[in-house]
Amino acid sequence: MKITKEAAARHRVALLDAASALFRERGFAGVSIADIAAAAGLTHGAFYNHFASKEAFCAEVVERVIGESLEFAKANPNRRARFEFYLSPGHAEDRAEGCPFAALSGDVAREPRKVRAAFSRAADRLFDVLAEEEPVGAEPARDRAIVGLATRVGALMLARASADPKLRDEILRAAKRAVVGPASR
Amino acid sequence: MKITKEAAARHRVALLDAASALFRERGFAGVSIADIAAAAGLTHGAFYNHFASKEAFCAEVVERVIGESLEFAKANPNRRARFEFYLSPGHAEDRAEGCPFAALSGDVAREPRKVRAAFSRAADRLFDVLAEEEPVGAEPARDRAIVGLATRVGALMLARASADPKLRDEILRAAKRAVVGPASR
DNA sequence: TGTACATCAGTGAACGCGCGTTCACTGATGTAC
DNA sequence: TGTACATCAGTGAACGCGCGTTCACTGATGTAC
Repeated sequence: MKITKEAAARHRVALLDAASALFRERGFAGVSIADIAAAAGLTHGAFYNHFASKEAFCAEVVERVIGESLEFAKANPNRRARFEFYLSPGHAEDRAEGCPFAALSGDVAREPRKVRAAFSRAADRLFDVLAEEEPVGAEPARDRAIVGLATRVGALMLARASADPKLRDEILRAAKRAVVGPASR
Repeated sequence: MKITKEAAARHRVALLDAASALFRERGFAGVSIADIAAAAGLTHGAFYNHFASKEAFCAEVVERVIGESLEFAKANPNRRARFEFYLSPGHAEDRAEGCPFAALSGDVAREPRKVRAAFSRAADRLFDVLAEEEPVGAEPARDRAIVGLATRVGALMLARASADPKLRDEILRAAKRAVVGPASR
């Protein structure tokens, strides 16, 4: 049956939001169109009224989800607190709502150009936002922002891939000390 | 037909070696048993004479592939040269033969415990090898080894996920400067 | 404002396809005599 | 050393299953009059 334009628009957003969490949790290949539609309260057929293909949809989700991190960084200007949260066991366990770089960059690297292009655009904007918060220093602020993100992302990914909780905590603690300084334990 | 024990043993290794490259290139889910068997010169039925399931096989591949990195690190004791190679565009393009952490840790995080346990064991050994090469310093050598690896892995993954070659190079260059020092460009 | 009808978002059956895994079969190997 | 036969690695058809995508159909919406 036909529904109002407003309801249809809400459904489109619901599909993107549902996929945003599901993709981070299980990867692009680990989530089916039917899963996404069900999480948004629809059936799989409806999906194709909103998006041309899974690939085009993935690209849109990637851009959206990185855009959200950017908003999160802006909304939480206390870098130290943000970095401590980033390298906390809680964040390591919550892939679905956590950092999209740590959850998806391994997957994105194997996706078609369209998805990687969306990633590039969004990452480029995030680097600028992070660079603005960098303290004054010798090296270019944007370079330091990139390297800092790389360290946090790499540490979180290594921690998440480890089954042994001791190793997991060791990785997170080592990165936390390097990133926010030894004072904060 | 039956074949010699030696040939069977060679086939087993050929399956592991073929998967080692294929998994790094396309991820666990992106490679089928038939793909692996074909790359090893066999048909898919033979696979199950050597391994109980894809999951058990993945765990074995993970342990093997990280063990190889460990050998690579030992065989190339010039850290600076190794790190420069690690953050080179060539390595960013060659996933199949490159660092297994950068190629697989995103995938491993979503695999069952058995695979993550194999990852943990192998990573733990690598951290010890890397710690031994760390110069003397205030922070514990193993912590510095872990954080250094996290930075390299994170940077390589972010670079690989970017479609834009300019952004890719910027990430690699920034990380290289932070890791090996500004002197080497 | 009220009516008639075209529009189009959502539904669910159906498509072809590739997956992991199983299994009956083959025939060279390796062993018992 | 030679022969007979049990073993078992490899083959390829077959299994049930879930995937992305398509499509005929439904019926409320929104528009033309």
